[in-house]
Amino acid sequence: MSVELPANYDPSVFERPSVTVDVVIFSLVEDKLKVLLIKRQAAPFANMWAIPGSFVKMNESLEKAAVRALADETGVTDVYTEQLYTFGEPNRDPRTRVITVAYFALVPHDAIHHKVGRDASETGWFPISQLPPLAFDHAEIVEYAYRRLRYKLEYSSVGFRLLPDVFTLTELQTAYEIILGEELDKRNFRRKILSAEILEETGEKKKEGEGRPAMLYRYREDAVAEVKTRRLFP
Amino acid sequence: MSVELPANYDPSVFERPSVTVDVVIFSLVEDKLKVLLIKRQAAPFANMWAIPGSFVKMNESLEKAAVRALADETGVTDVYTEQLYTFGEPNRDPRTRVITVAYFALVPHDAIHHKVGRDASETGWFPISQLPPLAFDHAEIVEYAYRRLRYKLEYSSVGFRLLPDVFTLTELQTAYEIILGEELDKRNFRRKILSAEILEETGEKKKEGEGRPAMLYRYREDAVAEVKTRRLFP
DNA sequence: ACAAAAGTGTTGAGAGTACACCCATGC
DNA sequence: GCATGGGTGTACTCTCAACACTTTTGT
Repeated sequence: MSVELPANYDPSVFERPSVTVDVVIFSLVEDKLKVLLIKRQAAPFANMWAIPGSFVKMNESLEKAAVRALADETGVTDVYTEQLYTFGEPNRDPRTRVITVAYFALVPHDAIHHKVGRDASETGWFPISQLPPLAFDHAEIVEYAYRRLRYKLEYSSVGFRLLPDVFTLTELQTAYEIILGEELDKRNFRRKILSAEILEETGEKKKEGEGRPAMLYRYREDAVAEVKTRRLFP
Repeated sequence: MSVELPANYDPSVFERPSVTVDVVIFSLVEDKLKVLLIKRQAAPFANMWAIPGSFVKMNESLEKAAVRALADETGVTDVYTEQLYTFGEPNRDPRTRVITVAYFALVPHDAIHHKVGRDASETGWFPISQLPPLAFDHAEIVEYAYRRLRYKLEYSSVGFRLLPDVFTLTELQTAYEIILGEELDKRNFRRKILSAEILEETGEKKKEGEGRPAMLYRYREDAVAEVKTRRLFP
């Protein structure tokens, strides 16, 4: 214990909590917004469902830890991730003090391949509206992530990140409708999304399916991420 | 070290980082938006300025730790605080791994009384546009906080939190102008802020000053915090 | 009466919303 | 030729932005 330094400047005199990252992984599966959960095997909360997570290694950034936890469960790298909030109530983990930095991730369903060797009964995709009881404070974390997702959808363009690289406008609109939980007008949706200039035509058309083939679009990587919205002031 | 539990379920097998909270404290002083800084005395970064912070105690929530750090420096409790972001790059503190949960706080200047016994040369209010070099990654944290503050001002009603309990509409408008860095139209500002129904008249008028006395307003505690903005969808 | 700040309405432009029909393809 | 989903334009409403003069008080 240092005597030269004032106590509140010296990390070594303070007890240290454990730090984890937990990731709320969203995907669109079977026309529903679903969340990836893992069945816990060990106590506490053995046999309960939880969101994937990991302890933060000493030489690893939080972002990297989150991406690692995500890749471990889905096999997917190069995914949209965003830090959500840090949950640190003293007794959220009954074993010891554990502070968790929560992230949320949007994964296109076609990119997922679950880890080989993991028992399928251990992981599952659950509709956001029909979640089982969750371990720790994970219900609160998922709730928070879902709110943030809906919110972001309204003023930015993250919706694409749930779709394959190329997609039709109808597929995109359906994704928005599923997440926002309301129907959108087809003409207005198209005008708005196209005038935001965040998409480009691929020139290809979708072959499969009935009816007239649809134009395929792709996200413009050079597009500005945040779509400007109406501001309260000025 | 446990053998029964899989390693990634057992906190005890992982090295633990130190966790701090750091608070970006904003106030309006002399018609400028200023940030409270503290001069570090100990290494590392001795004699450099830093934002106030504290280690998180084992039985204390993050929010409580932030409020405590804030009260220690300003003597103010009952202040608007909000969790900002968690910074955790492995080498942000040269001594050891320190993860910091950053908060920002809005303090009415008239409520501040600096801690007795603290040397005045140790703390100072700095205009956001003229900050000295800061310790650690604190410049990044302040930058992030400032962006968030401007952003929040545009779609919510946090502006009041920088003013005394009662204030005139001109004072409120001036606060918005200082933070946003642009002039606002008086009539439009008043119409907008009044139609948001977040203020109530006190019935009193401001006596001091030249010219016609202004009505005094107060924030309506029952007002909804978020003012609805135009949404991208639908 | 004059200086100083408070307070108050209207108009034009742009964005949002509601709404219905023709088009391309596969079977 | 018909079933299926894709693609398109217009009129109304509402919100935002720009703009100048009258009112109340102190000296």
